[in-house]
Amino acid sequence: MESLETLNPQQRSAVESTEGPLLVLAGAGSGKTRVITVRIAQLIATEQVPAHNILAVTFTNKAAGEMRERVSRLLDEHRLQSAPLITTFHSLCVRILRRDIEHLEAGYTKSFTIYDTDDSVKVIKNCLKEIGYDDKSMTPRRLLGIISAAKNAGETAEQIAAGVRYTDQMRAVVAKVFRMYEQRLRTANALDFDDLLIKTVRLLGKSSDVRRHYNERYRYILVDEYQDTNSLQLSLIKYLTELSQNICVVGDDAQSIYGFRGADVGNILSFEEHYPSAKVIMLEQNYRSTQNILTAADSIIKRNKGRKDKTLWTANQSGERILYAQLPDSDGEARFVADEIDGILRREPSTRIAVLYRTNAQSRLFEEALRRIRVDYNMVGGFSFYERAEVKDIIAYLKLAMNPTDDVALMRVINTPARGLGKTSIDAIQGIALSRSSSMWEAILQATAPGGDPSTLSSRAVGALVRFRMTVEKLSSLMFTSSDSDRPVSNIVISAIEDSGYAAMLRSENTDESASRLENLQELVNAATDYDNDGPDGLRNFIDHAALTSDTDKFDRNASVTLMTVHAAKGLEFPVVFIVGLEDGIFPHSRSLNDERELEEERRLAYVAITRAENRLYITHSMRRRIYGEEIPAEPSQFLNELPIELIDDRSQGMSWLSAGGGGGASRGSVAPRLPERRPAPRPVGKTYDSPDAIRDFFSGRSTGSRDSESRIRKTSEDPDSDPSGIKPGSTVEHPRYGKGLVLKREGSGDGAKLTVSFPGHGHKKLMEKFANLKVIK
DNA sequence: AAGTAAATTTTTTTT
DNA sequence: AAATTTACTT
Repeated sequence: MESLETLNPQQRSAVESTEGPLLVLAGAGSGKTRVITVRIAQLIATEQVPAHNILAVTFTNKAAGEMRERVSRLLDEHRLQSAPLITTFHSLCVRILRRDIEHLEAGYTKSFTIYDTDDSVKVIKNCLKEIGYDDKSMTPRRLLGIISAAKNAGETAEQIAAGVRYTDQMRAVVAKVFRMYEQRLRTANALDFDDLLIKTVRLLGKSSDVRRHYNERYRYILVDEYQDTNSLQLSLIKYLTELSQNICVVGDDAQSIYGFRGADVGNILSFEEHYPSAKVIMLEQNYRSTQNILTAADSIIKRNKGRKDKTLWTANQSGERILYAQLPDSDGEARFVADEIDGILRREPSTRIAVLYRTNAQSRLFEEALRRIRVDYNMVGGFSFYERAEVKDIIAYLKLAMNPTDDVALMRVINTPARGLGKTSIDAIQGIALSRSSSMWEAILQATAPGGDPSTLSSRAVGALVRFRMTVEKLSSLMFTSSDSDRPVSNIVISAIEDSGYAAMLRSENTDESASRLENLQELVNAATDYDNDGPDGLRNFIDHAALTSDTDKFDRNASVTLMTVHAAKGLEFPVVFIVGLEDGIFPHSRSLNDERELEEERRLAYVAITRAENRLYITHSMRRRIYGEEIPAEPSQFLNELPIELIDDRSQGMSWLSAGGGGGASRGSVAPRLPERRPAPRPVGKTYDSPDAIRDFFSGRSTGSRDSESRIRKTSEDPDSDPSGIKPGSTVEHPRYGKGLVLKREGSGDGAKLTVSFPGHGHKKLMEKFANLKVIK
């Protein structure tokens, strides 16, 4: 394969050592992803391994997607009958459990629901309410953290209760809620994020048949970011590789930043104990960063004690020094960063720049500063699309129709839109459910059964419940009557939006807010169209996707400015990087100041941040910061002390911590006054398309004739001209958010009509005509 | 039961 | 400062 020649000897050896266990210790920027992808391609193209026998596991959908793309590019000319499975740990587990969970334990079925953290918190809140425990020091969130840690460690409620970490009373509460929580998930046929791994490992441990099946299926397994695996993920891998032992793990102990989630660096450090015949390859040449950036990163990480000694080196030039600025307050910091970005983009408009911060809460100031000077940015993380209330509401309807015992989903939508089912009625239903130890849905069935006992519910409430029940049952029957094959996922989603009365509720509100919510639901329908051709599992897959996909995954690699947390930046690289908020209590975070192990993790985090930079690195901090709406003085981060002073170029206005006492020797760079002139219009981000007119020219030039004949043929049922809106291919329309666009394609008719529209600056969008709120221009 | 006003809490990082 | 939760009114 030609790409082999471009690899260095170590990389090449990592690609070619295809049989047996292999540990690749890959330093930052050493071509790790390249090695994994070429290795997969090599297995398929050269070693003739059938693609479906290969499994590559990552932690994020972002990483999996990127890997998938790069592998398919490498294998471009090969016609493959199957594809390698490249996926995340959690998706892999869902896949295994959807097939075999019924072999594990009674109670759980294939149609189980996934509870995200939010859902879990609600369950815990409910448990606390039921036992009447109200203590501000034990929030549902914290309790979930404790339970989650216990579950991951394989501890039972009794073991937790015996632990010495809490007071006697608290121990009893933790144990009790733990048991209740697990029980409720079971009655709801629901699995939380931890369960996905736990149950899968337990299933593999219990059934040798299931184990054999996956061992035979996946004969070559690769794991990315191995330093972030926890003990369950290790067990999973060990089970899956029992037979072949063809396991290749890639990682860097210096980049282990998920200890708080149970990741155990020990897994990578002791790989050779788990796989005694393992071959070890070190990738130590960095191709990404300048020598100065690498030196800075090294000077931080070398303060850590527990680490494997690696010497990362580069043939790159020393490059510029590290740009440093101390600002008087956090607004000033944001303004400084925005102005620097503006300057860089004026000189070189296509530069990719990242602003990295420790916590999501820091993002707002940078967003505002960039917006003020009209620089477009792309923010990763923060509020996820799938976390919006309206999106979660509709997903809850779908989940409920799929699995009516899902109490969390039921609670979410039972009175949304309002049906007159308030606290009293809901309490009554919960009471019935509790007394029969059933789900709330079964309680509703009981309460609405004809001739059922006249329970605690008012007749008005019973009426509302009957209507609610019919709504859900109708949706259910839409999903499960697979008799007519044409039941696309998007139509079911539309049905959930319409038949629940949700759309009517939003339309009648008639505010900017409700309009934007409708637009978000339109986006949800758009997202669902991706699953329309997935067959009978389409809806299931769509719902799973919504549960397992965070916004961290929608990183636009072409955007010029990206805002994100350091965690989200792992695995990415940028010519210019700003690391902001280098203050004590922020970075390193206050919660890790008293614990040496956690402080070392913060240091690794700083290492990850620095090594994202290719050519230019900025480090900033401010002397005052608002926290909870209160201005408090901020101290410079201890990590600043750990940077080599001679590599720092101090750009602070006036005195800085560095020039005062931190360094003394650092020289001052000149501070050029900023130009007041501003860019007139925002720079478009991502794909840019031509004007509507240019697209129209292109479009009409190619297909005017066929369009005419097509519209003549379809005269009877689906004639676009007969549609009251008159929107057809070639029409120009106006969308509230995307502006003017050209209609390229129209599919379906009536309520299901889908339009493909090209909006300059926004690319092609698939819209449901019904929701899109389009104005026809010509 | 639903809407409004007041009180309380929030920020670590994420699948 | 903002968002969520609770308390209070109609």
